[in-house]
Amino acid sequence: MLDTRETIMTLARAIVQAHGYQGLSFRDLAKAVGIKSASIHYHFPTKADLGAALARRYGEDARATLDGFLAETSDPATLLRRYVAVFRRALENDNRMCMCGFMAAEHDDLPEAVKSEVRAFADINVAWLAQVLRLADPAADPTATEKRAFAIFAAIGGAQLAARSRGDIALFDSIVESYCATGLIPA
Amino acid sequence: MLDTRETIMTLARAIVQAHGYQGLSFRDLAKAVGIKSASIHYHFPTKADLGAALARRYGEDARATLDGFLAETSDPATLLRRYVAVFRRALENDNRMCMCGFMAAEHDDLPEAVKSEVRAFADINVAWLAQVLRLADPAADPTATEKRAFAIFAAIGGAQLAARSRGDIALFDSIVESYCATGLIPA
DNA sequence: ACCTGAACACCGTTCAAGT
DNA sequence: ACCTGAACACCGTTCAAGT
Repeated sequence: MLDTRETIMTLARAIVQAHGYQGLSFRDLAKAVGIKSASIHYHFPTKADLGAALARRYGEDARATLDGFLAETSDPATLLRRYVAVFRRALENDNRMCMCGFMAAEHDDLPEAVKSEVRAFADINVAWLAQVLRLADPAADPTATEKRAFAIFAAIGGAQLAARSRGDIALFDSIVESYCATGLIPA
Repeated sequence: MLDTRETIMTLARAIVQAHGYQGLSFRDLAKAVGIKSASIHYHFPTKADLGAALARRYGEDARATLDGFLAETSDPATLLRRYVAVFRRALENDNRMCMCGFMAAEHDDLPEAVKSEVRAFADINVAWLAQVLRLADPAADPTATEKRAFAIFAAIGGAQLAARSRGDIALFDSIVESYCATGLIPA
């Protein structure tokens, strides 16, 4: 038996991962929750409040998941494989995509509070990737490592977007294989 | 003095590159054109018709641009630099992005006729990139070359998305530099 | 051939009213 | 504390009516 507020957030996340922030309708969301659309506003006064809460929680969950990986192993290749698997899982879940990736496209129509959480999500990912890259090559230049981490983050997001547009998970795998083969993602 | 239909398409393209297909409003578009929203429907009966026309034209224009590059040089490094510059130009234009990249995210809410044009746009890009990769390495396995072309297309789209989310063109340049340094994009 | 105003069911938001 | 119905200005779409 979940809190109404938690139910709203869980269902809203799934909607945004499929339809974006612009595609999130309070009426549809309310229907899914089983209350009226005006009641959503009791828990989240505006759509901006809901969007910011969703993006913040998304980042917190990502951080927990990624730190969980680091607690289990310090083998860079394993860690990167698990990282890629997280993005694959979104596609497996009815061809959904990273919520903040979708929001990145919607940047111009995002309230400022949502924009800053989307930025924070990217920061969490890049910081974790940089940490893993340092495990693989501790002697590397820190600035170059950070750049490389951002490149991996961006490339995996692009692979997810390309695969989503065709509804083809095999394409995601194929693109990631190329990233590994060319050396963007270290094996 | 442009055709009304052409004016609609030009202004609509700029809107979709900034706000997506979902963010394209007939009322806003009509205001920009200088007619009433009901009049847009005379030229494009439904939003799906307009969206499909936009995506098709976008692909035709891309093909013309890319073939123009090939007519001027057959140096792979130069061609790839020009290809990257096309995506950079969208960001330079008020932080806009590739129209079909945005539409890829909106996949679930796209009419079928628009979806197929988005797919066709990707095909045009991948075919051109594969052609350039063959210039660089004619002996390479054709299947691997095609995979590599798709990886480059996806990665550049991801770089554009990441840079857009921060409104930071320097980040786009930095990510592309990493793609070149790691060997994903051949120099 | 091209445009318009008015209507329809939708959207986020507000608010007075319920329990 | 939590929910609701009704209203507001918005959305794409339709259509009869204008020129």
